[in-house]
Amino acid sequence: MTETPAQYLHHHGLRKTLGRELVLTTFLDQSRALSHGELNTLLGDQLNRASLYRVLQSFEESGIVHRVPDDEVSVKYALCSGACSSEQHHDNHVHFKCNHCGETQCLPEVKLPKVKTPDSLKVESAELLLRGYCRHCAA
Amino acid sequence: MTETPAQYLHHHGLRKTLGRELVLTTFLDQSRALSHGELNTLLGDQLNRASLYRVLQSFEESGIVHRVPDDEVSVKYALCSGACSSEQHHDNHVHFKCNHCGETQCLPEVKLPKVKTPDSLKVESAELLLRGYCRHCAA
DNA sequence: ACCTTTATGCAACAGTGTTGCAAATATTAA
DNA sequence: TTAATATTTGCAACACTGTTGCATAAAGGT
Repeated sequence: MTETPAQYLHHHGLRKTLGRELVLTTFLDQSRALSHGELNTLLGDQLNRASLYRVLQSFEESGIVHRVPDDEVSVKYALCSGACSSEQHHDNHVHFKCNHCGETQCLPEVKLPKVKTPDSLKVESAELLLRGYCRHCAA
Repeated sequence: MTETPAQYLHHHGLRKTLGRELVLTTFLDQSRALSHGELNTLLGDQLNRASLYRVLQSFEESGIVHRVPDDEVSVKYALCSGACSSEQHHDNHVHFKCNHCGETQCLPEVKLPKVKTPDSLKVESAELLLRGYCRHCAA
């Protein structure tokens, strides 16, 4: 990302605010998918809990982040990569979640092959969630 | 399933109880993935809310259901198919969730191709979540 | 029928997600 | 720069989700 966070927000039609810059830089720092709870812990009292929900909502609506379905209590969010919001809006995401440390990372380099599905379904997007052990936690 | 719900429970090492039979038959009736909230609504006061959590926990531990990651508030659960708990325990699930009605169904007939992933990750299972419109809601 | 083990209901609680409103901040226009 | 407008924030209250301890009830084995 060659832009500053403020520019990045502006290019997505969002006002530059303290909360949004905090959340955006946190995503860039962590480079992994984060839940509301994790962000809330990382940000401490720098940003109100309810405001954080609203920041995430605005990020999702403007295509800065996408939801990552999770099998734990709460959903996670990940920064959209370049491929995500450009050209042919890229709706196929591959994520990896470690069974040990619980961290989820995006795998933008992994290509998701088309699968054959029943004709009765109109499939519009796909999300592949891989599980196992990350480099750090491999048994 | 040729067995009765009671036999099915027994074969999975669980006692036959009213709550478990209710939940199991509800899954069979609905033949789709259900959240705790949905089950709780369907069962009304036939089963206590906390007990329902414990029934789902026992079902998951004994391989009767598996979790389906969801991007809404709560996780869903789906009955494991024959393929799931037999032979080479089948950990690759494909689900379809309708963007309109929100229902999630298992697609056991869809085969999930192996994807190439970074060597640093030990992938043990995969979950593919397709989204779009079901036969009923297709625009 | 008795005994042991396990499941249930109830109640209380912590965490998660939502909303209304007043105050603060960002943007636009003058 | 200032004023006017639109948006965002913090706060507080609330509903929903998930967990736990404990007494009671039910299941399975003897």
